[in-house]
Amino acid sequence: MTRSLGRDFFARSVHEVAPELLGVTLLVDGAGGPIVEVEAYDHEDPASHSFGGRTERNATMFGSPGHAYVYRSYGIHWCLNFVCEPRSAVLIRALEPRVGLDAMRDRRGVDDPRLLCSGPGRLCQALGIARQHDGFPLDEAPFELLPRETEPEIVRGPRVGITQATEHPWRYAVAGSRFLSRPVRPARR
DNA sequence: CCTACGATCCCCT
DNA sequence: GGGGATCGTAGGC
Repeated sequence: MTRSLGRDFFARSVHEVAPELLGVTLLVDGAGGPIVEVEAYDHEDPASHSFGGRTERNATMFGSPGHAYVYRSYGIHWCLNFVCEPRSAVLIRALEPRVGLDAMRDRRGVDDPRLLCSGPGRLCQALGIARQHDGFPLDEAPFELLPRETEPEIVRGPRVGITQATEHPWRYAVAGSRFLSRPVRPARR
């Protein structure tokens, strides 16, 4: 049997964990695929939900590493994070749909595989993630996190949709993936 | 290709 | 009472 990534993997700096999550296969009730896009939100980050201190909504970010932090976005969507060191988390923005395509298509109401999990809200809808998963341990059902077999080529750039701390290149993606929420702007040099 | 905007909930000040 | 770590659609170029 394959073992899911556990607490030890996540009990580190979010800046180490985030790029290492690319290529890791995320399954929820057997549906999902390899993660292709994430963003890091650290413990002193004005863009992080934990920045203003502990509240009802963000309580999971102040708890143990290796748990899911799920929150409501714009009143409509859900977004999934993996908690790392306390007050930090990785936002899961996109994965490549490989397993359970029919279930994902049913929940999303679209057929195009490129529109199933390409964005944090779409990904949660496709995998059936909502409020009840907040605080759940990532190494227990319905979650499975399967270690990657090879290290993908990684690109990085500014995070999406934030207004604070926009200067940090803390968005990570698999180079050349067709399943990103949007292209990563090529880095300046 | 791009930009603009409405939907709709709930947390937080 | 304000404002999102978004998405889908509409319309312009």
